[in-house]
Amino acid sequence: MRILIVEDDHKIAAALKRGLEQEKFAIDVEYDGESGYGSASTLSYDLIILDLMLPGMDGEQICKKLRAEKIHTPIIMLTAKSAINDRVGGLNAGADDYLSKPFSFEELLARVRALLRRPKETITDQLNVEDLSLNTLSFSVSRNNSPIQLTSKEFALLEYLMRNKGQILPKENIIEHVWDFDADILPNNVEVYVGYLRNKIDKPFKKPLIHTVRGFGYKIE
Amino acid sequence: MRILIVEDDHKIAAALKRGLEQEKFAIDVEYDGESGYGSASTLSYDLIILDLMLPGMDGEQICKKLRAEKIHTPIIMLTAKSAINDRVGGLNAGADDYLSKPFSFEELLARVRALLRRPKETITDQLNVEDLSLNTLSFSVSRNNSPIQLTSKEFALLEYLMRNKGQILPKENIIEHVWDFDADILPNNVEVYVGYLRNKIDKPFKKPLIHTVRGFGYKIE
DNA sequence: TCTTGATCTCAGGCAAATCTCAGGATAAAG
DNA sequence: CTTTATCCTGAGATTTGCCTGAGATCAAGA
Repeated sequence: MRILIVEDDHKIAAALKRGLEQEKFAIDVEYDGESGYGSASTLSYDLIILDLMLPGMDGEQICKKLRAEKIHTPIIMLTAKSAINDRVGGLNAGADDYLSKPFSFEELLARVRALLRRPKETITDQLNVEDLSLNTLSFSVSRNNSPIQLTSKEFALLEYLMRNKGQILPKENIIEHVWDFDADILPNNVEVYVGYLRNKIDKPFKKPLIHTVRGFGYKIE
Repeated sequence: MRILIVEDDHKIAAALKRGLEQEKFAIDVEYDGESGYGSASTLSYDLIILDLMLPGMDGEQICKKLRAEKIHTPIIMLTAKSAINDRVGGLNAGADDYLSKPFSFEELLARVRALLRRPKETITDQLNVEDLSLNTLSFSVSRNNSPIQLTSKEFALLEYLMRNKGQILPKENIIEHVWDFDADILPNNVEVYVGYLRNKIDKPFKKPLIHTVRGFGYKIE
């Protein structure tokens, strides 16, 4: 398992490198944003540990650029500031996990292992459920070959449902994944949006795909 | 599964309560140290979520006192300050896990599940009794490979029975773990719900799994 | 500024889930 | 067999959760 650490504080970087090598990982270190981005984009790592504040390009930028290039290597973002906004920014930028300094090495290690253990999701651009299909690149949705126009929230909601097809998704869970963290969204809003989606993708057709599971949540299948 | 939240910030407490209830936990909330300690020491919870900074008695004190009384309920400590010293203090006081604000709800949930699962079997997302199985992640229940649809109370009841398979569970005990405290439920209601469960998971099959132990309670095996 | 579309909140209505109650069934004990 | 405590269950009352229409708020563009 090969891990890239991008961290400008040499002391921290050295400590992490030492600790992770002890655990039998192969470690590379970069100390500034540009070099970090360069290594991350050209070499194939199993995981990247990325400091948020970096000289040159910051962690969020690096993360966004990598994701834009369809590089889906798991990323753990480190930050000194523990404000919630950072977390939001980091996750929005496409990081997989988030750790605010100071943290214990055990904690980092646990998250590294958790991410490496995670099954390599086949990041698909094209999602299908029955005759309904959604493309995340062209942002297009169609059912039975006729195109359907969705707003961006509707699209985000449908994408989340489809990525977890067959699974019952609680409203709280949906709120966390489809809306921003700090956004204080009522569960009722999810109901409203499910209603909008149904009007567009279920109502015009005979077989409904979105199902309410009373007391638990929603699922698509 | 019954959880106590001790947190003086009403907004956070409400959010946690809502989220955890969505996940089918029975939640009680206390807003200050004394009440929190009182509830924790007199009532039987499966887990306690404890804020470190509290009016009255702080989280660390509560934790120490509980442990001194040989109450080993798993405790997750929350803190605003993310200094490592706090973590050490919290763990020394006898907390089982530690989470610094701000944290994502999912992070909390993961740790809650981890702690609830700890003393029991290795994998408790999946519960099995004979050919009956229940999955707490997908909220699904099946017997002999045919899926069974349950309401949320039925699900909570079955989960509790299955987590204690083979054990005789008195009705009072079941009420404490499956229902909220403030709702004072008649023991007869448990009988009613056991009846509902039997209709769905025993009636259609030849071998009954839920057994009445007259004068004592119920057990599944 | 005004308009438009998207997003969100709120309240009313409805159906399912939950709970209570009362009478019938059942097991244990005398 | 009778008595008694306990449990089961059908029916109805109550509560909760979900859906939806209507309007408020917000952001972007003309």
